[in-house]
Amino acid sequence: MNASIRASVKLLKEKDIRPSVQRIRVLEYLQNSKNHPTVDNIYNYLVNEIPTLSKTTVYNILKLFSEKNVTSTVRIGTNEARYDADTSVHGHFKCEKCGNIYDFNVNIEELKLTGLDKFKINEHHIYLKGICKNCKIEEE
Amino acid sequence: MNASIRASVKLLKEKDIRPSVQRIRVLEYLQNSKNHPTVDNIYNYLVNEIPTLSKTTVYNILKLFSEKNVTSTVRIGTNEARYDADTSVHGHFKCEKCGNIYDFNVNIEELKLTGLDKFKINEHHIYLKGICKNCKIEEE
DNA sequence: TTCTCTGCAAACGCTTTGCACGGAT
DNA sequence: ATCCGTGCAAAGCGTTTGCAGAGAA
Repeated sequence: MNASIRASVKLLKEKDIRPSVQRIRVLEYLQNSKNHPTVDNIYNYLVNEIPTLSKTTVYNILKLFSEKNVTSTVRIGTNEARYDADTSVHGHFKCEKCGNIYDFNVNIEELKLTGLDKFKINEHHIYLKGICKNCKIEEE
Repeated sequence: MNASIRASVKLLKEKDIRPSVQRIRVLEYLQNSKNHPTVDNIYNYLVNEIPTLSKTTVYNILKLFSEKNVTSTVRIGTNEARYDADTSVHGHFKCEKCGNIYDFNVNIEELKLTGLDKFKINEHHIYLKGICKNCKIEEE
């Protein structure tokens, strides 16, 4: 546990972000999560550790993290934003039945971008919706 | 112009949607737009033709169109939803400078979906952000 | 001291809901 | 007469903004 805190502090310093308690905890939580938490998820979990925490602070931190490329934002459909400590290019699959979100690799090179010659691409957002393997088996 | 109305009516009937004036106009407007209008765009344009139109009706119609696969919804970032009469799989590029949205073709077969074996995919959402060709030239 | 961070309260913007009127069948 | 579509008003919900007090440098 201390190791993960230390890793978070180190990453924050590398990105020129002062490691406040709130920032460390948010980052640590994201790094240990596999399920792309929402602001609510983050807030509800951390308010136990930091009783004075406010949602505004979580929003402030996540905005800062996005700007500094510490985390990425995942938006699937109408619903609220989700956050991901993995900033590499990858896709997300949301199961319409169980609601789980799965990561998958994307070979960006093979994504033929016909019509985008000489465009400068800063962000890739790729997500799919459907029924995951497990839910499909249940249906049969 | 009449031809495009007739085409809209025909499509609605094929999809088992009763062709009310509002529905015809919304569909027709989407089919003639190349820029993925928002609810506001649609409303502001059509309220000239249909002075009693309300935004709720536009929302109702677009929801129905989505369910019946007449149109698709494009969400880029935090902002409001955009609507597209093209329901085939394709990607969107949003220029962070001029705000324009460009379509591009996606070769879904070549998108390697490592980790999604036996998943049933219903929807593809692919969008990129960056600087478009024209804005890039201006910067130089 | 000065600058930054936090967090309350209020505002905001897009979207949804409840409901009643009116038109179509 | 019944059903469906429309549209007003209000609520809902995630997010942002203004600001003041607390804390770090």
